[in-house]
Amino acid sequence: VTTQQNRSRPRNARGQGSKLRDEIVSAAGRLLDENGNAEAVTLRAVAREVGVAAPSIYAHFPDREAVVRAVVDRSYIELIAAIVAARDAETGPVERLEAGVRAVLRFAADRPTHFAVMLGLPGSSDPEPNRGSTEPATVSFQLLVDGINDCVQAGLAHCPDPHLAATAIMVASHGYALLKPRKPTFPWPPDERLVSYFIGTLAGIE
Amino acid sequence: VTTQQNRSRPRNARGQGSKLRDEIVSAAGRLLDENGNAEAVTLRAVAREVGVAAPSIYAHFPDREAVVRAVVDRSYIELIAAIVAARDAETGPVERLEAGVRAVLRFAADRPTHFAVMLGLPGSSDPEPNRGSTEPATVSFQLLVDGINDCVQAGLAHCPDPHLAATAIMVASHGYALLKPRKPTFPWPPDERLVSYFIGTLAGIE
DNA sequence: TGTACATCAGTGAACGCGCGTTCACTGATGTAC
DNA sequence: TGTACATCAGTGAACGCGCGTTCACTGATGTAC
Repeated sequence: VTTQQNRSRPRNARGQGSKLRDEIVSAAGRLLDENGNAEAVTLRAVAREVGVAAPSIYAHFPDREAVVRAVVDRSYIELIAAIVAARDAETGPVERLEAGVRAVLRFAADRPTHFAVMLGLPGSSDPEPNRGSTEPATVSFQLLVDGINDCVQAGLAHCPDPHLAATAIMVASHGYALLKPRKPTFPWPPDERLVSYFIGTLAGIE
Repeated sequence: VTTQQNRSRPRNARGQGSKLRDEIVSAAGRLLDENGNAEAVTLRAVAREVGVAAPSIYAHFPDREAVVRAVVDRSYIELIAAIVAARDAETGPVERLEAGVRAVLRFAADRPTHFAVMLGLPGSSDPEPNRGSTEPATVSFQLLVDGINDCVQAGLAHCPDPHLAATAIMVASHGYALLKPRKPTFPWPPDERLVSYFIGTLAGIE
C-alpha cells in the first residue's frame, strides 16, 4: 500500500502559509461541481487534490464543514460580482435588470452543484446563522429590487409592489437556474425568451 | 458490543414477504426528511428504522440506490395525486389552476428534502434515464398546461403561449417551493399573495 | 561571517467508526405422502 | 392423522473501505548573536 502524494506542489515559503488556505478552498470548489454533491468534499479528497497530507488542512480550518462554508462564502462573493458586472455593462434599466438575472443563470449553468449548495439544498433548513442585511442572498435580492425600481422610475414598468415582484422574479430565476441543468430532456424554450417573459410580466414592463 | 435489534417487529407470514419492501420504502422516506439529505438513507439506518437486519434489504432491492429511487418514485405518485385532488376540489378554472400549484407548495413544505431529491438536487444532472411522457415531471407539467388552457378557453386568461407560461409558472413554483423552507428569515409575502401574483401575471389572467 | 536555535509549514502513522455488501446459516411454516 | 421435507423470511458475522481527526514528528528557513 502506497500513499501516493502529489509531489509537484512545493512547500510554501515562510510567511506564505496561508496560501494553502486558498488552494484548499479552490480544490474543494472543484470537487463540488465535479462530483455533484457536497459529501464528495471530504478532507482527504481535498488534500489529494491540493497535493498535501490531510492533517495539513487543520492548520487553516477547524473541521470539514468549515471548508464547505468557505467555498460557499467565496462563491457568493463571485456571484454578486458577476451580477454587478453584467448589470453595469448595460445602460437601459430593463436591459440592466435582465442582464443581472442572466448572470445568475450563467453562474448556475457553469457550477450547478455550487449553486444548489449555496442555497442550502437539499437540506431542509438553512443551518447557518442569519447574517442580516450583509448576507449575500439579501444583497442580491436588493440588487433585484433596485433594478425594478429603476425601470419604474424610468417609466418603463408599471409595478405597484416592487418587493412582491422582486420576490416572484427571484423564485422564478432560482427555480429556472436549478431545474434547467438537471432536466436536460425537458423542452425548454430558448433562454432569452423565457427570461424576458417572466421578467417582463412579473415586473410589469410595458 | 451488542447489535441491538428492534424485537417488536414480527416476521412476516409466508407469502407476505414483500410487505417488508413497503416498510423499507417508508422507513427510508422518514429518514430522508428527518436528516435532510439523501446520504443519510444508509442501508444500515433503514434496517435499524424498520427493525430488521441490514442484509434483509437485499431480498427486495439490488443496492442502496434502488431504495432511494423507490422512495422518489412513490413520492412522485403521491405528489401527482395531491395535485389532482386539490384541483378537483375546485370548480372555477383559475381556482383549479392555483389549487394545483398550492398542492405542490404544501408537499414541499411538508417534505422539503423529499422534494429536493425528487428534482435531482443538488446533483449536477439527472442520472435517471428519460422515462418519456409517463415521467412524473412530464405528467405534472401537462396538468399545468391543461389548467392554463382551461382558463383561456373560459375567457378568463389572455395567454398567447400556454407552453411558455406553464414553463414560467413551473420554475417559479418550484423555486418558491425549494427556497421558502430553506430561507425562513427572508421577508416572504403571504403565501396566497405571491402565488396569485405569479400565476396571475404569468398565465395572463384578467 | 558563522552557527545555534526558534519558528513555520507541513508529514505519516494510527485511532475508531459506519458504511455497502457477501456469505453461510436458521428456524418457523406450510405441504406431500 | 403423523411426519419428513421444501420453502420462505430473515439473521449474524465478517470483509475491506474511506472517512474525520489526533498525535508526535520533521526538515527547511529565517534570525539573533
